[in-house]
Amino acid sequence: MTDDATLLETATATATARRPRGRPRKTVDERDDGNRRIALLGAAASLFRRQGFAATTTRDIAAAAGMQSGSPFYHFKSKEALLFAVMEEGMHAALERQRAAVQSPGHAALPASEQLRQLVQVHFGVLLGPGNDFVPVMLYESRSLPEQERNRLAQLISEYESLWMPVLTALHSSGQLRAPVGLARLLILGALNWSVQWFDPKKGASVQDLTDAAMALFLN
Amino acid sequence: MTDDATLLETATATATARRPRGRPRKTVDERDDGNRRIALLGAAASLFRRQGFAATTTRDIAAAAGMQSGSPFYHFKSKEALLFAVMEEGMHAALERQRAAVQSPGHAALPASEQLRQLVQVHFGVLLGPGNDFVPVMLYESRSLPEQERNRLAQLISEYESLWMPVLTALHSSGQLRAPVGLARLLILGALNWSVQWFDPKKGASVQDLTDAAMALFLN
DNA sequence: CCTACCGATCGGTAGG
DNA sequence: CCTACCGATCGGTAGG
Repeated sequence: MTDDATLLETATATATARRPRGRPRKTVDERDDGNRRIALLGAAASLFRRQGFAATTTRDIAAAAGMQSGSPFYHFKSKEALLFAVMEEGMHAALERQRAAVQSPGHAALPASEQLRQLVQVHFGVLLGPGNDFVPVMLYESRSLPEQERNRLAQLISEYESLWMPVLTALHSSGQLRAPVGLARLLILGALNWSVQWFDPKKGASVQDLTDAAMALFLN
Repeated sequence: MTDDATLLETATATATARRPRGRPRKTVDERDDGNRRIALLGAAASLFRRQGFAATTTRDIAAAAGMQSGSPFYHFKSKEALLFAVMEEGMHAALERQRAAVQSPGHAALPASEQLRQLVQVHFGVLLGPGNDFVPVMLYESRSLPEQERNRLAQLISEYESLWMPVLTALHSSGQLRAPVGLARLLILGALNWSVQWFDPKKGASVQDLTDAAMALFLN
């Protein structure tokens, strides 16, 4: 969404310079622009998740968004830019949701085990909720991202992981978590992330069940 | 390797019929054939793992095996057949290693927690050992496999998982594993499988360290 | 296993 | 955002 932000700002600036007379047409343009752009992001996220980045055609994405084959390149300068936007959008949403949980009133007063439960539950929600294709794409397609853009994402990922560390450290100190904190974080997030491969909302377990099972598995 | 076995038997039969006089040239032919085929499998596994199936070219694979662009199709009838052979080879190797551990003398007498430790350690070895690209490919590229062949693999996978179930059930009964056995298996294998994404043999931890951390994390 | 090649598809662009 | 299109690449094959 950084490229995005830039594009939007540029568009706004240009339109603003022209605003002087008449109904501000730019408002309509921007809104449509946003819709089409968002439709492309959603279509890309869904297809990248189901088929993978390399196996998905920009024509597939265009068709899923109701456009002609060349039109995605009006909104994104390349297929890779689309991938990056999907991933950044996913990480921003995940960070926002996780921060909202951490900052909710009374959260800090909760025992560490309950704080972990919240992190786990929100994480499952971000991965497995309906229409949440963005984060799975970012987890499983980062190989397809050029190094420079992967580095830009790395910072968001590291912010996300840093939300877990104080909680895991507290649990380790109290003896509820026996594994070394660093490896525990990698193993725990792995167990959660892998659920993307097997979770089926139509089958037995719910996100709540998964959360309970994970807590029972990880904590003494 | 099923297609394979068929091919090899056919070649042997043909060559045997021609054996009557002179140095048995077929021996050389067969050896070369096997070598080239194995070279292709290894190159494919390595490239599929690093770049993904769809992003890897049959020309890449041919070059890595020292061949010309059309030559892989002398050994495999399609790119997908190559992928399937890589995955089946990986699963066979994993099953073989895991069974060898389970059937080793004295194993049945071990406490369930030690049996789990063995499963975990062998699993990490299969995933992270030098040159072990076959199983990671099978874990992360099964999306790219046609349904029919994915079903053929499903049986091997289910055999592999069935090695874990009695051990997990025993641990659950004794209270050392608190999560429901079915979800525990999925979460545990997920934690291990995800190590493919972050493990770096040149960095701190060894497979032994990972095994210890996993055991401390999962068991009371 | 190589040489030479084909048909299809793909990411991306110009110009409107 | 569409139309029309280009150059490159890709999986696969024939024929030796």
